[in-house]
This record gives sequence, C-alpha cells and structure tokens, in this order.
Amino acid sequence: MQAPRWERRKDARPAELLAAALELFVERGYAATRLDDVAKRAGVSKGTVYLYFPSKEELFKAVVREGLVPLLERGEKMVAEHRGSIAELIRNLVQGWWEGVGLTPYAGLPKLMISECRNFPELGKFYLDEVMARGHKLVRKAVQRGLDSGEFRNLDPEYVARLIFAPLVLMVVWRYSFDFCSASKLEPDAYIQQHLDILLQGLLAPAPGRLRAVRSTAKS
Amino acid sequence: MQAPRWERRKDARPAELLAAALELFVERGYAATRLDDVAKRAGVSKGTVYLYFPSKEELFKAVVREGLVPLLERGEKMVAEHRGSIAELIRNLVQGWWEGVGLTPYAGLPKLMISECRNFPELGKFYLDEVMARGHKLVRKAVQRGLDSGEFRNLDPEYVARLIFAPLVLMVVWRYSFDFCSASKLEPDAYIQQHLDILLQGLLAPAPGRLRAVRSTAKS
DNA sequence: TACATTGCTGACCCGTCAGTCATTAAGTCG
DNA sequence: CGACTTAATGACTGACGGGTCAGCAATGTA
Repeated sequence: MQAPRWERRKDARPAELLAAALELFVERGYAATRLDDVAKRAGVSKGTVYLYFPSKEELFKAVVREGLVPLLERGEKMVAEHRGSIAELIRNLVQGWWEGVGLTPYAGLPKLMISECRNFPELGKFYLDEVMARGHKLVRKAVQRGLDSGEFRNLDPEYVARLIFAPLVLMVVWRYSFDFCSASKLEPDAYIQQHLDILLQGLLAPAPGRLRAVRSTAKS
Repeated sequence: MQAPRWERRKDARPAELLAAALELFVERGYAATRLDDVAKRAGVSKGTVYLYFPSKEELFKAVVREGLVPLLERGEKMVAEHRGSIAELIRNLVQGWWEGVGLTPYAGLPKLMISECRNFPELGKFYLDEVMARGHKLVRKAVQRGLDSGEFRNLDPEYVARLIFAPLVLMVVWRYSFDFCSASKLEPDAYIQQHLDILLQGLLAPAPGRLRAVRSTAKS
C-alpha cells in the first residue's frame, strides 16, 4: 500500500543530477558543494551520483557542457544570417545573451568559472576553449562587419568585443555574489539599454563632414 | 655560533602575516588557503598565526581593510579637488585606480571577494559597505558634476558610474582567474584607452545644433 | 649564572567530505 | 510466486585542515 522507498529511474537520473548540481555549484561554488547535498536535492543518495558520474570533477564538466553549447550555436547562427545594420545585430546578440543566459540559472556559470578555474585549471581550460573563445569570436566577427562597412569608426575589434559584454558579464557575476549581501537597486533592462546607448554612440562613425576627436591626455 | 632556530619579532609579525595571507588568498581563494601555508610563507608556524589573529576569518578581514581604505581616500580627494573638464577627471580616476590597484597585488581582491562573499556573507557585507559603496559614490559624484555642467548628455549617473569601471574590474578579475589557464593577449593600457575613448564619446553631449539619436529597437 | 617572562613551536584533536562497497529492494520474466 | 538482475542505498574509510595547548627556547633581569 505505501509507496516504495525509491524507484528505478535510470533514464531520468542524469538530467536531474545535472540540474541539482548546477543549482548548488552556483549557490556555493565547486569546492564548497557537498555531493551529499547534490544527491539529496536530486532525490537520491550519494552513492547514486557515482553510478552516473565518475567523480565530482566530471559532474562539474558535464554541467558546463550541457548548459552553454546550444546557446553558442544560436549566437553563431544570428551573426551568419543577420542582414541590416550592425548596431542592430549587436543589440540582438546582447538581447539574446540576456534571455538565454542572463535570465536563466546558467547566469551563475561565469561567476562559478571565475571563482574555481584557478584551483581547477583543467576545467578552466575547457571553459576557456569551448565557451569563451567561441563566444568572443562570434562577437568579434560581428564587430568586424561593422568596421568593414564603415558603420563603426576605426577601432580594434578585439577590444570592442570585450567592451560590449564586460558590463553584462560583470552584472551577472555581481548578482551571484554581492546581491546576497545587499539587495541591488540595479534595473537590468535599463542598465543594458543605457550601456548599448552609450556604447553604440561611442562606436558609430561620425556623420560625414563633422569630426570630434576625443583623445587621451593621460601620460604614457 | 649557529643562528637561533627562530627570533622574537612581535612587531613585524602581523604585517608579514597579512602580506603572506593576501598572496595566498588571492592565489587560491579563501577556503582553499591553508593557514599552515600562510604561516610557512610568513616564516612562522601555524600556532603563531593564532597569536595575532583570532581566526581565519578575522585574518581575511584584516587583509581587506589594510589594502583598500587608503586608496579610497586618494580618490575622494581627487574628486573634491579637481578643476577642469569632467572627462579629464574620469580619465584621472581610472588611471589612479589602475596604478593603485590594477598594477598592485590588491588587484586580486575583486576576484577574491566575488568568489567568497556568498559563502562568507559577513565579509561580503563588510566589503560592500566599506569599499564598493564608497568607491561607487565617489565616481557617481564625478559623473553628476558632468551632468550638472552640461558636459555629458542626460544619463543616469548610477549606471554610468558602473559602466565606467565594469571593463576594468572585469579585466583584473580575468587576470586572476583565466589568465592562469591561457596567456591573455590583452594589452591593458591600450584596452583602457580604447574603453575611455568609446565611453567618453558616448557620454559627451552632442555639439550644439547637431543631434544624432541612437535608440533601442529591442522589445522591452 | 640563575631565574623569570613570553614569543613561538608542532603534535594533536576533531569535524568534514570525496569516494567505496557490501547490502537491500525494485522491477522483470517465466 | 520464486528466481534473477541491477538500480539504489548509506555506513564506512581515509585524507585533509581549522583550531588548541603543553612545552620549548629566545630574551630580559639581577
């Protein structure tokens, strides 16, 4: 009459374990997450974790892999297929990142990787190669198109690509660290719009016939 | 004839322990740093650490306190005493931060706090109140002066202050995390100059008689 | 030299947690 | 139902590291 103490659900376990692990890694960091807790949140015991993943490290890698690769593919498709102004493409990439990462539990991964990759260099290298380099390349390609067409003024696409996403990345890093000490008054949408507003005005080539130089006067 | 096994140096110990702790906390993070190693790097044994600091947590707090308060005082003075264009003031603040933090061992603190503050909320609150809020206020005040004088166009100084430092903070966070997995090709000075170049062009009010709107077309 | 003071040592204690494995019981088949 | 397979359990091990403290040795005093 009573429910069985546990059920056999071989197919569903890995996904449930990955979801639980993502939550806890993001909440507490890699080192501070106990596999007992991951198991409990997934509704199993610790031994079960080891039926599906050979070690804590492999579990971590699986979480990162499952989460971000599909999003990168979406972004690459956007760059390849976009027609129209590059300013618009950049707005769309930022918006897509915000919806696909910023508003999902995967928003915790940047902070997680920043925190842990120095103590787990193999994981860091994996994330750098498979995620960051690929994302960066995608954005740089978009910027390059803006340079080629003359829509943007003459700037280094390497740096511009970083500058586009730096405020966004830092925002989600923030949310998963300091926001738990003190509620942030930051309104993400307004912040993003203001960033894009300033950035794109800064990038656009001046209208023909008018140049305003903004030069550094700092020494060195 | 041989040197004594150890010497009494009551006055010098705390500073040496703080320096060793800063290095190791920055290298490995708070949780992963063993007090045995801090002691060894400072040339003493673990017991000695507990003669000068009541716990690992208090040691951590002391490190943060010693490092950043003097720098904030310098920045506040710069804002209060500056005469001339606000674009110039912002360049100077950024340059001062880069020289006083970015190029020193304290550049590791942002990554350290980001990594640890969620697991040590008391530390996070301390850093947020004593360091970040104070630094943010200082920058916001500078931006406000630019708005009041009409040098900048009409923007939210709260967000602008964040946008000024986001790329810089992320850069040092990077340096203390991913750079150990793969040498970065980033040239910090050029990156900073390009950031300021784009940002300040984005902030400046258009010359009278010419307006170019850069509006969002993304849906909400 | 004898004695007192105290900065410093390092072996030890004890809680924690990744990883193991003997055991248990859910599901399956005849 | 009984025999069998295997998903799942959870007590256990061993390593690790924060924190303690009894004793030692460097220094001061007479």
